[in-house]
Amino acid sequence: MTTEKRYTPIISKLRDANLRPTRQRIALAELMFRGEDRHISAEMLHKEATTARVSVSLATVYNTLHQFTQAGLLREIAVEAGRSYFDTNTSNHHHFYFENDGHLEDVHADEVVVSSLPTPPGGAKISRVDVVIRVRQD
Amino acid sequence: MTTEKRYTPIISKLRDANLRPTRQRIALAELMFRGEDRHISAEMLHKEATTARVSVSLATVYNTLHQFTQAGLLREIAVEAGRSYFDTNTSNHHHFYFENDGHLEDVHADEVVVSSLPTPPGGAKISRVDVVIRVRQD
DNA sequence: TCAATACTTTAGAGCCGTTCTAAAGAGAGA
DNA sequence: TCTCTCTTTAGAACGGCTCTAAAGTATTGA
Repeated sequence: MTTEKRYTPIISKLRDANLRPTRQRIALAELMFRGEDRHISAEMLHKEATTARVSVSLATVYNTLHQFTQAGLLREIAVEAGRSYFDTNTSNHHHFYFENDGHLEDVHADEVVVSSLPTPPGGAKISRVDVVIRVRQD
Repeated sequence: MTTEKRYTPIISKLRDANLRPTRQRIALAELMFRGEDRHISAEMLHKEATTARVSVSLATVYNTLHQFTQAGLLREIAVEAGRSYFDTNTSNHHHFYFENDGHLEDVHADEVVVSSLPTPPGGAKISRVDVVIRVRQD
């Protein structure tokens, strides 16, 4: 069996982020970044990996999510205390938060117009503006 | 010793919320609602009570914070995963979130102009719009 | 006023998401 | 290939929060 190196987009992504393209990181990235943008928790991703017969420890799932976040491949969202979600959509956008069941849906940036912002105190610089539209279903 | 009933504003607040004005709830309310508006965690409040020689269990602090939130006396804020803050300012307003040390500061509602919002899907009703301006100090 | 009732508090156990540890495993460069 | 460094892992540990069930306290109505 030859050791064939594949240069898929995912491996390039990892290399660009200075992350060794290990079996685990490649598999998790493939699970997360195929198809639609999503909001995923560590546990969800771990279960998905298990279902897909990818053996990864929960610690590695956490490590990977944080490394990806730091590298700008994911964005962490905190709406509920006690559980973090990671958004595969890292472009400028906002969220609906459904109070009934706690799920999130994207809102395109141009659907929310924030036309005026205050100057941060103490010379602080704005790094991001998050708009969460909390909605109730019934 | 006569059993003297006091009708302070705090006791009225509690009665209006259908919460019996117990020693613990009165003391916690007094601690929270005196002075400036604040962003307080359960542990902070528990420590404050202890310092003020008010004996309250941590469970009661949690119960009280949630009951007050449900009654509209507090607003719960989740910016960091893993720890909840409760805001004594329940009027319409937003927040600066300082990424360096994780603290919050109020932004008056009229300093942020959200001039356009999308319609929630599935006939959901907007219950609140939270704007978090994430800033970095250096 | 007093008993009966319903609500509240509490210590401590327990839960759950997340992080830590330290030892084994695997990728990369020479 | 060897070596160095980075990565993964199981399992323990942690922190914030909630649950339990028993004791305590406010309220009601007679």
